[in-house]
Order: sequence, then C-alpha cells, then structure tokens
Amino acid sequence: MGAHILIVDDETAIRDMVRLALETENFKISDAGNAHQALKILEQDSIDLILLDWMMPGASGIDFAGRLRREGVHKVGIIMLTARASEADLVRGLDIGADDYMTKPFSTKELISRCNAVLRRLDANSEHQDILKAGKITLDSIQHRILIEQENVDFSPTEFRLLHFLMSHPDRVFGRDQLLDSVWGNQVYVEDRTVDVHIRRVRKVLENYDCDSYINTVRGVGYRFSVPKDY
Amino acid sequence: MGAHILIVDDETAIRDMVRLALETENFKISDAGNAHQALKILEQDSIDLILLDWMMPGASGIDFAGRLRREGVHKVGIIMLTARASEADLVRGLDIGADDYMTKPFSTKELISRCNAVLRRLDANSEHQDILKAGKITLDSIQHRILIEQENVDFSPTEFRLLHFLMSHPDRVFGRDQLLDSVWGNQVYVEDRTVDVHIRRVRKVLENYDCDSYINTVRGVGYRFSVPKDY
DNA sequence: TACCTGCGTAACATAGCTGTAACACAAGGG
DNA sequence: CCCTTGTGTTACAGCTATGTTACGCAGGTA
Repeated sequence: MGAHILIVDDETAIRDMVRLALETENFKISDAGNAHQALKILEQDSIDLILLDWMMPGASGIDFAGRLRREGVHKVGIIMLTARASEADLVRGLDIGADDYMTKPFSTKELISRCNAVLRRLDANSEHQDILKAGKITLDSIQHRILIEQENVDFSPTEFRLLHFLMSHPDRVFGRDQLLDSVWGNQVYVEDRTVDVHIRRVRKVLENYDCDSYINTVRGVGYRFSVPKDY
Repeated sequence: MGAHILIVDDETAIRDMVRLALETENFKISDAGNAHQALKILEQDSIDLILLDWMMPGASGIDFAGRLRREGVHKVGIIMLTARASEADLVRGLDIGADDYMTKPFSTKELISRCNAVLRRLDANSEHQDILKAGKITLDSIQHRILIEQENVDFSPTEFRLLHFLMSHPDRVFGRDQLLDSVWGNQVYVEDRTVDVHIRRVRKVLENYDCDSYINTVRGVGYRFSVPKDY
C-alpha cells in the first residue's frame, strides 16, 4: 500500500476528485473539510502527506501549515492547493514550510506526479531520521542501537550502516554500486561482491529473529529492504 | 542506450583505453584531445558526463571545468582524471564543481563504477516518473516490482526489462531488432528468435492474470504492447 | 607479543536464467 | 490444396549471478 495522504479542502467536489485520482494510484486517502477535522485525523493516523487548500473558512490553509511546522511537525509533506498564482503568495507558502504548491485547476497527472515527487524527497530525508522502525526491527541511530522484538542485537559497524541505509529507504532496490557509494562512501573502492558478504552477515543475524526475509535479493539488480505485508 | 560520455585527454592511448572500456558498457562515447575540440562537441551533442584530464596543453582540465560551471552548465557530470593525488589538488577540483576524480592509473572496473555512480547522482536530481500503469499491470522501476491486480508477480531480469520497455512505449510496434537493441543492448549479438522466446515467457506469466492479450503479435513485423480498450 | 574483531577477497557450489535449435503449428499465396 | 514463411512452444546445455565459507590482513587491546 502506498503512502497515506490527507486532503483538506472545504469543497466536497475537490476532495472527491482528488480522492478518486489518488486511490487508483494505490494511496490511502483521508479527507477533512476544515482545519479542525484535519487536526483530529492527524492525531489518530500517521499521515505522510497533506494536500492543503489555501483558502478555507475558519483557519486558512496557510495558517494551518504554519502552525504545524511551528509545532515541529516536519515529517509530513505539505502541498498547497491554491487558486492564486501570484509570486508573492507562492513564496509565502513555501517559506512557511510547504513542500510544493499547485494552482487550481490541476490535472490528475500533475497531482500524482507532484505527490510522488514530494514523497520521494521526504523519503530521501528519512536517512537523517533518528529512529527507524520496520516490522520487528527498531533502529536508533542516536544510541547506535538495533532492537529486534525489544531485544538489543549486535551488529558490526559496516553491518549497522548497511542495515541503516536499507531501512532508511525501504521498498527500494539498490545495486551493489549504489550500496557501495552510500554505505562505504564514494572514495573507497572495493569489490561489488563485498556487498553480498555483508548482506549475508546481516541476514545471518536477522535469521535468529526470523526476519532475514526483510532483505530481498533482486537477481541481476541488487537488494531491497522490505517488510512482508502480512505483518 | 546508455549515457553519452565525453573523454577529454591529450593522450590518445588514454582516450582509446577509456573508449574501449566504456563502449562495452553500452555508453555512447565521444572524445576530444583538447579543450577547444571538447567545447565544439559539447555544443553539438547532448553530453551527460565528461571525463576530463587534469593536465592538458593549452587550457588545463581544471580551468575548463571551472569555466563550464561558471557558465552555468550543471547538468553535465564531470570526473577529473589526474596523476596527482595531493589532497589540496583534489579539494580544488571538487570545489570547482567536479563530481568525482580518479587518479591515474585506474582500473577499467573502477572507471565504470565511478561513471555509473556520478550518472546515478545526476539522474536522482531529475524527478521522473517511475511508475508505469497499463490495465491491470503496475510496474514500479524503483522498487523493481511488478504488480498485477495488487499482487506481486515475479519476472526474470530480461523479462522485466522487456516488459518495462514495451510498457514505456505502449501501442507501438517494435521489430525484433529494435527490441534486441533496446532491451538487450546494441553490442550484444543474439538471434532474433530469442525475442520470441522471451515474449513467450512474459506471456506465460501474464496468462495467470488473463492479460497475456496485452502483448500483440504483428505478423511479419514484431510485437506491440497494448491494453484492450474494453478495460 | 599474543589475542580479538571486523573487513575484504578469493574460491567453490549451485540455483536459475538465457540463448539456441528443433519441431509443431498457423497464416497466407498461388 | 500444397508450399512457403512466420511464429509458438519446448527442451536442454551452458553460463551467470548469488550464496556461502574460509582465510589473511589490519587495527585495536590486554
């Protein structure tokens, strides 16, 4: 299942249109007609991206976005939807912490493309996130610790970095070259196959906790970290 | 076809060596013996990556790189080739806007690896669509996965590339030669009929989901991917 | 020094992918 | 209806990519 997206707009027609377009793209959709409802949903569910109308009765979209960012909510992407296209407004929107904006009317295709783009950017940042969770595994990069089912598990430095990198980009395939670049650093030059060996070492540890299946081999391409959906 | 790479070095031997190594990797290669020639090629062709000798008679590589960057050329990757390995020089090279450097002598393998790495980084900056949909089939090239009716379906590497290619050019007929060029690569020599076999293999998998009809045979010409309109 | 840990590499085994040939079948032309 | 040509289908031998283990080396520590 794709990311969870929240649509905040007072016009039902827009909400329905967006919902329809994004649901076919496999996103999970929630919607709200005003800022109050939106807040409630944000508390209950873990939202990845908000599509936020600029003008709404009550708290306007831009106030709402500003409030979220001031409260330290940065993990959530925000795309502003607006009828205005004036340069000054755009700047103000982006200043306040929106990740992107779209001026109405917009095409379904553009909508999908922008959502994906913002989600991808957020995903790239997740590398700097302190605590990563995936299935049974919790990785705390501050404490430099990995817990599996609440239990502390030891990894060697390289194994740690490798698993860390993979967990920061779940469901994505990486070639051996890319892993060497990202985990070993691009000035070191080691054999591709070294990656295999370290993958093996990580898997061996994960085997003890029945989650070696989180690391998939993609033949001819590389490796992917992915939590089986039946968890 | 791979990226277009320009080699700029005054030594013919180096140019030939590099050309040979990279052509087998399916890159398109141009070369130049000096900065002047290089500029001409840059104007004519769209180059993705420049391999640039540090020391050259006339305009040195580093001046050349600096000039390009100052002129606002950022889409093109630059890898400096150098005999020197002093820390200060490297820093200077990277400061000026090179994406990577290699100290001579370097191995073919390292060369290929670094080229790919730089190209990958450049590519990551351009936001592109990586999800293809057609009828029941969804192909995600980032996850390197194919879903049919939300279900994960396995394809072998070649099958994946073949289906990927066809899905990126729907409703278009391709001859076996064209498919071999695009999917297998243009310096690989295999029989035309191999395409048939792989088409068959892809169809066999699609049969399980009743969408083998997406791949049409055009007798005497080749194959076409096309979603029946009654979907 | 002797010991330990982590790392990179080589080497071997093997699963599974690939290209090819060979045969069967279908389409089309006379 | 037969012949030609193009395509579907299968089996198989070779090969490539990966899993896996072992080993030597480097760096740290007692």
